[in-house]
Amino acid sequence: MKGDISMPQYRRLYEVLRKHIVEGVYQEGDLLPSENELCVTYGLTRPTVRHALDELVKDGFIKKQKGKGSIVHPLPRGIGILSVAGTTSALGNRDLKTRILVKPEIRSWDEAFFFPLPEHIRESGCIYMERLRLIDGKPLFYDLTYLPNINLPRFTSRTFENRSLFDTLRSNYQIEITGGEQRLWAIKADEQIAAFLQILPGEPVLHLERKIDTNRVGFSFFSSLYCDTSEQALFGVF
Amino acid sequence: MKGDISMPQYRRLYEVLRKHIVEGVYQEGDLLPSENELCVTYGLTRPTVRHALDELVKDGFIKKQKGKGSIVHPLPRGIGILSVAGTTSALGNRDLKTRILVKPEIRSWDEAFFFPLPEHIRESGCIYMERLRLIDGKPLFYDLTYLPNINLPRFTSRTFENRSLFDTLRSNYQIEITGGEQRLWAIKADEQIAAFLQILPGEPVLHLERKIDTNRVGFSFFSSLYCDTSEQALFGVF
DNA sequence: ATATTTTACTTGTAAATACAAGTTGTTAAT
DNA sequence: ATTAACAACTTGTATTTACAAGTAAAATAT
Repeated sequence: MKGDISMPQYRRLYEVLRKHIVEGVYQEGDLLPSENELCVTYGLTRPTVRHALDELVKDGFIKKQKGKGSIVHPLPRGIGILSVAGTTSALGNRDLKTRILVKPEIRSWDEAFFFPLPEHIRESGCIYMERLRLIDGKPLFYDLTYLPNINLPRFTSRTFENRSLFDTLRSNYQIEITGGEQRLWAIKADEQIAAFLQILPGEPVLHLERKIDTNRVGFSFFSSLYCDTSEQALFGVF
Repeated sequence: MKGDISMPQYRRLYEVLRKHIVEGVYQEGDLLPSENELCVTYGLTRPTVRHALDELVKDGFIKKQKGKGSIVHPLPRGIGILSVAGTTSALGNRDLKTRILVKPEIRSWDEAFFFPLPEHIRESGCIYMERLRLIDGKPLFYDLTYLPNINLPRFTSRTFENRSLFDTLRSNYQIEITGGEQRLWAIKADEQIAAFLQILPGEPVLHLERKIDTNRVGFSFFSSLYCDTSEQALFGVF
């Protein structure tokens, strides 16, 4: 999967270095090999190597300093859902489980949907599912997902129990997440949210509305997410 | 300031295009001139132009599509404090005021400070200030700022009333913000926070803790920020 | 011994070039 | 009229080369 032949070289180097960082081959504060060393080691040119390093900076794994080198960043104490890299990666060794509350089903889009929709997306309907994500046994995310019902054969019959949606999209439909946008608020948990997150109604929770873009042009999907931040902060770089 | 001779060329092009976008020269959904056209217009080569466009993508102003072009992104309906570009820029025509609650003063760092500090930073003390930021007259941010007391002459005697801290650092100390990291939670407003934000105690507010990095090596500063999201969402791209 | 200069290394910026791959409108064939 | 092939665009990836600017350690002069 990761060593895909079709993957660009800068992407492959990114994956290798990232793996080394999260596995501790390079530790916090260490310098990565210099760009020229990486060129020799991996048989690439400097722009290509720099492209890979830029991605690592963007995702918060390293920080660069002119004249010195690429410094490995401390792994975040929090959940990196604010960046693409996030969700499953920044959790490291922690134990992430997914429980399906509402299995994927086809319905029509809410007419007051939280992001504007093109007409052809609206017409073809929506694949809806609800999931609860637990970390170390504690429910942290209550996630409502909305996907355009376009060219996703057999999707509603798939199982997502303890599987990443992103992985399913990548393995089965060759859909990669390329970016997105998000809005967020602090709100009071209502009865339902509180029940799922095992907190008291009225407790503050984080509400995220996200539009998630993919490599398939015109194919974006959406997520409305409630997060209990009483024990785990959300983390991001900018 | 913006046309600084020392500014890299890709950065200058970034500023120009960004200005054109926020001023409406290019409207939402429009295509920017193609990379080759920009090369000719501004006398640059494609890698340089692409560097500028990459920055615009990173800050959420455009989105690129292979084979088509660079598409101007809708300006966010929210406050873009989650990215560097953010704070003052994404507000567009809205009216941002800053009220100083505690004027910059030198004190020692809290021993349980929310980010780890190097010893030499800790020793030299901390410049502390409290600000309230109002948008269209409504208080939205209550911001505690902590700067290392290192090489910032006359800082405590400056006025920040209705002035951006970032601008002050740039104009007077040649300090540019290069990035940073942040953690965020939803919490209940306590008495003090509620009073400043003009909401009820116990209402949910967003709490951000940010480390903000600069072009001056080893010089980072910090912000603990409480945000009333009842009327304005925070916005970000990823 | 200490301070200064030099040197070798690092990342940052920039140019010129080439081809791959996706999009779109035009042209040609059916 | 409809379809298919083509041509002319677009951005994406990658190489090669060069110099600027910051860092750090070694060499040198005081």
